[in-house]
Formats: sequence, C-alpha cells, structure tokens
Amino acid sequence: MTRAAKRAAHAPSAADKFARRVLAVVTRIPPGRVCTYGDVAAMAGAPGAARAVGNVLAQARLAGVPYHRVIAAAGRLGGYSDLSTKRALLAAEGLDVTRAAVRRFEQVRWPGRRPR
DNA sequence: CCGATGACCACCT
DNA sequence: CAGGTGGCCATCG
Repeated sequence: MTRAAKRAAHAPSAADKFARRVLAVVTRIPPGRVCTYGDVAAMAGAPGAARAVGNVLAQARLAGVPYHRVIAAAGRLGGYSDLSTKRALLAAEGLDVTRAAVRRFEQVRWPGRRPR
C-alpha cells in the first residue's frame, strides 16, 4: 500500500513509541533478575520517568513480557494486577521474596551492578 | 494549554 | 517501620 495509506492506517503516536521502548527493555530482563521502574525508565531513554513507566505497564496487555520482573526502588515489590502472583512468579525464578520486597535485591538487579 | 492521573521515588515524621 | 509530603514524567480528556 502507499506510504500515505500506511500512515493513515496506524500512525505511530509518540505515546506508543515510549511504550514500545519501555516494553522492549522489560522483555530483555533475564529470568531470576529484576529492574526497578526507574532503571527501566533510564534504559528506555527517559530518566526520571519511573512513574510514567508504571503507567505503561499498568495498561500493557502484550503477552511474552515479564512484567513481574519490574519492581519498585530498594527492592520493594511495587504494583501488579495481583501481588500474590507477582511474588509467586519471582519466587519461581529463584528469588527470595518476603511480604513486600525482594531480598538481596542489589545482587539480582539487572544489569549487573558489579557484585563483590 | 491546563489539570488530573498513576504498577514511582526520596525524604521526613 | 507505618504514614504523609512534594516532586517527576508521559498521557489523556
């Protein structure tokens, strides 16, 4: 189809672009590792937009994206459609999860923060 | 353009 | 350690 038609079909809004970048980053987080909303924001090219990242994840419905690997600062769990599920998923990946946080957070944080 | 919203964040009580 | 406060940011109406 023509370029004009293509653009008319689905014009890539600025909003979608931001969301795409955020989801792209989240998809790269390996199992057993986690990132904070702030980390994702920075990696997505929008340092300081941690809150905006939360908004994206809260709306995203794409499959194959490990949303549960994105937690709040200091290893606290943060939000999720169902917190008990988030805990279960993280625990299933070998993480030590307490009522409201991931233990040894700095050691499972991704990308590696030069441990030791 | 402005104000409201939210899966945040740092800081202070 | 539980709450409250002010600030930040992208989106949406």
